[in-house]
Amino acid sequence: MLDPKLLRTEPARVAANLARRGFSLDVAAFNALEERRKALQIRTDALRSERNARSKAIGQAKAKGGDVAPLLKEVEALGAEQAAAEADFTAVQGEVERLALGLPNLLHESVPDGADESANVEVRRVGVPRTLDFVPRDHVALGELDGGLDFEAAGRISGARFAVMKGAVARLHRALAQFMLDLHTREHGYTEAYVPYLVSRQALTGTGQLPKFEQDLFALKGENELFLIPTAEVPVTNLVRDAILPAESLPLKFVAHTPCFRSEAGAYGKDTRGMIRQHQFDKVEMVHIVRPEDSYAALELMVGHAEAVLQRLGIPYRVVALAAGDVGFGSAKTYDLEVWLPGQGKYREISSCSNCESFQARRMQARYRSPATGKPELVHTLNGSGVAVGRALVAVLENHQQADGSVRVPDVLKPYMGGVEVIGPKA
RNA sequence: GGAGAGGUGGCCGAGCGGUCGAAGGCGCUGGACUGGAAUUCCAGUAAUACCCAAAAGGUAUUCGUGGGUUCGAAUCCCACCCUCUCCGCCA
Repeated sequence: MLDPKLLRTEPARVAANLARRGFSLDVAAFNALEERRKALQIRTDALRSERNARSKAIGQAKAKGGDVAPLLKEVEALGAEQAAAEADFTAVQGEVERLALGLPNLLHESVPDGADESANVEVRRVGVPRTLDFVPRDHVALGELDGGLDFEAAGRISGARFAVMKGAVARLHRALAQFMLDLHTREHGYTEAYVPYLVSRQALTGTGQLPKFEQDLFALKGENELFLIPTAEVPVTNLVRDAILPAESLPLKFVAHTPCFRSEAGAYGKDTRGMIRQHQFDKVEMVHIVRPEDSYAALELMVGHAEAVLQRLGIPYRVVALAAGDVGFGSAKTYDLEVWLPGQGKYREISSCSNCESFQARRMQARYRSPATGKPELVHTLNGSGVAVGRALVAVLENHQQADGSVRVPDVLKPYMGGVEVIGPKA
């Protein structure tokens, strides 16, 4: 959510910023609504004040043993008027809130212009794709050779956009997640978190997936309304919901390995082959809760942590700064990490690191006590993949493949692979 | 699943129809005391929205959440959520 004060005082600036995303904010309509809300609030407050004063008078008169009948009659007349004002106020307030929850975050000034991903700016390229003296296979072909990737079985069990992994491939998948968690907790100072995979509407509203993107989520049928998490960002960031944190406790750095569930409602026909785009995938997620002045340094730090994963796996990648039109709803600035996939001959997203500034914090009421003012102030929240496990598996398979269709296990994963050094095609 | 207890400010905890945004304590801030500190003493210390150029001040809302009763609700009633204890069941 945006700062309502900023929206009121500098609507033109806000509109101009949001326009960079391609989002058009009707400033006049918003202001008109705000004015109505304000007027109604003043009126409602005045009527309440009147009622409170009279009720108090009744109490005092009673205490003195006076006759309260005339006073009671007076208050009665006030009742209807007050109830009406109250109802109007509640309605308008709800309207304002609905509108406010639908506005995306303001972009940081450093975000490059551009309507879509074609305008993303490459920041750096790390590692060089191997020159192969054979035609590279994609992960689907490699998985078939080994027998460890079974989309056909997944289709029978659940339908399209699911995967079954078996044997060495399944183990490699597990090894990747373990390696990432260990790296982040041992070397990058993260606290490991295990969190619920089912979350409330409130939690999803806090991080910004709701109310706008309900169609991308899987909802459970049942008495309690629950949704499957689309990312660990939701439960992990909500760890600080409604909290007033001591300043010295910041920054908080959490890492969690969870499955993620996305209905990918708008992705028909995209990436239908293989496990690039699935309804269910695993991800190791990093979340930072920081003081506002530290959030952009934290973003760079977090990107570095994600990069470390790829570097140790020996996978070439590039870092791109997302263009205005490609930055997600709640983010002020986002870097994507894209890995080289020889099977596709292009770089594909494997991590997305975002600084949400106070956007989520305001929705969640996540605050810290500022040493400067002594008052509670909103924290800044960041989240980033460190990294997507399924896509990391794809990257390892494709980048470390050999002419015969076998795949060399990266050194850093060997301790997790129980001595397996090569994932081989079944004879 | 059964029985019981409870959810109050940054934290603990009292209050159980009006003068309660809420005693007391802890913590924190300022002051006194001290060579400096500890102890002790004094004072201050919730959030949000709105009015106000700002400060000061004022008004409203907030005692798990949502409804209800009442002129008036932390306090009474109903529903729901959560926590704890015991029993049952389980991983």
